[in-house]
Amino acid sequence: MICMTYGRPREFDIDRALEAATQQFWAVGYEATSLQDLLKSMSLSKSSLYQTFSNKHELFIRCLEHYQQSMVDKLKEELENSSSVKQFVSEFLEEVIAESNNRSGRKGCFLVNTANELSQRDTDIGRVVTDGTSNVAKVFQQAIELGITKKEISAKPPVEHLVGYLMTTISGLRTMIKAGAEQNTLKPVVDLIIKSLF
Amino acid sequence: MICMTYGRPREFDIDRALEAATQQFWAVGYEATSLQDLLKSMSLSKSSLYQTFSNKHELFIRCLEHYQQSMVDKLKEELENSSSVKQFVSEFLEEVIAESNNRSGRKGCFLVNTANELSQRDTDIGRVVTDGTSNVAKVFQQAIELGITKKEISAKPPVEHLVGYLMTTISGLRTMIKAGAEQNTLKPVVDLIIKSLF
DNA sequence: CCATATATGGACCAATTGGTCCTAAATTAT
DNA sequence: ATAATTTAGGACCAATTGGTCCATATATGG
Repeated sequence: MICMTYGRPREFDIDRALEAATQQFWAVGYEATSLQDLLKSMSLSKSSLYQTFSNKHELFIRCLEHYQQSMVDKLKEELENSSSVKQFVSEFLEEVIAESNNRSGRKGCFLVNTANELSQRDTDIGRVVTDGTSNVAKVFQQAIELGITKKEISAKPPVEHLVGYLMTTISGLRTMIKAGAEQNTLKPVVDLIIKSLF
Repeated sequence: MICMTYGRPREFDIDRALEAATQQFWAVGYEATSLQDLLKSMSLSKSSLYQTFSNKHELFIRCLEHYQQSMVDKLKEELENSSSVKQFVSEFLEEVIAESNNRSGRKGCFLVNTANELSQRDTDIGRVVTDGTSNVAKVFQQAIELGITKKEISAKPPVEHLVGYLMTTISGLRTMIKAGAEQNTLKPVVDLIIKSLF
């Protein structure tokens, strides 16, 4: 199935399909995404989906892992390309709250959404979420450590505390957006967060 | 139906039923709660439920409003009974993260959960959530204003900003808990939040 | 006692759920 | 060409979904 010499070649691109599924799950969540929705957005037949991804649950986990990986990659890249740690963090937070302008849906962070929807009920998914947030946290830990060595951060508190604080405020901003908060409410909050860190 | 002189008297307590439904919705969310679950936890027959609460959606909204109201009431009471604003906020935050010890499920805040699950898809529910969070915010606004007049808060930033900040961090703590964070991670975060406010 | 009005239980329903399976088409190695 | 192998389409399925409806039980007011 995975490696073969014979047989009819697959007519669709696995990564594309996975991306489409991710968008779907991300937009409305696991339960609210029906198989029909998936088939439509992935442009797949039911048998192709099941043959390639086993079932809805497995597919979801693969989407989540894929999302997490690309998020971490993107963050690392942005960290490298930014001139200062403060700029990196600021720009990220601004990016987060920029979504409140997105008139066509506030999707939030796929990891955070999943934490809220499923982490408590589904241990497998819970583990992926925990791992995922841990990986994201590692990037911020790098960033903050860098900020300390570059003396951007006054920082008496231990690094891990600051990382926890940052992760918490990010999650908070995301749920505020989902709850309907607007950018003029959130911008000052971002400023306060930045001020408390640098 | 609501007010009657004739007819067989209702055999169940509406408030009790509502409370049971709230617990159910709160624990696993709207979609994941089936009608069967509700009937079981409310100990009602299907016809009683539909006659009294119209349908699942209406019932959910009533639960949400009921929850929000009692939360605000409780907060106001705690604010009045606390000796200082700092104590009030600290104790509330401690209470929030104390849930991470709850081995039997981390329910989080019903309002926050609903914001994450439904606010974007269901405008009616979205409005209840927005109103609800606004009411909660008002209590914290009272608290912070009191803190300023009592000179507990140094507070250069406008009150609304501080309120937004507090609401954000609370939501953040709650999702961190759902994502699997433990108390020893969260306690230092709470300390940082308190420090940045007082 | 009777008419009125509500409560309750459960039969029933159409629609949808995730998932299986069979058939036919397509492609490659021999 | 043919055997091997995998694709894709869709018929099919049991279970569950939220919701309706009706018959029966139980109360009140006159």
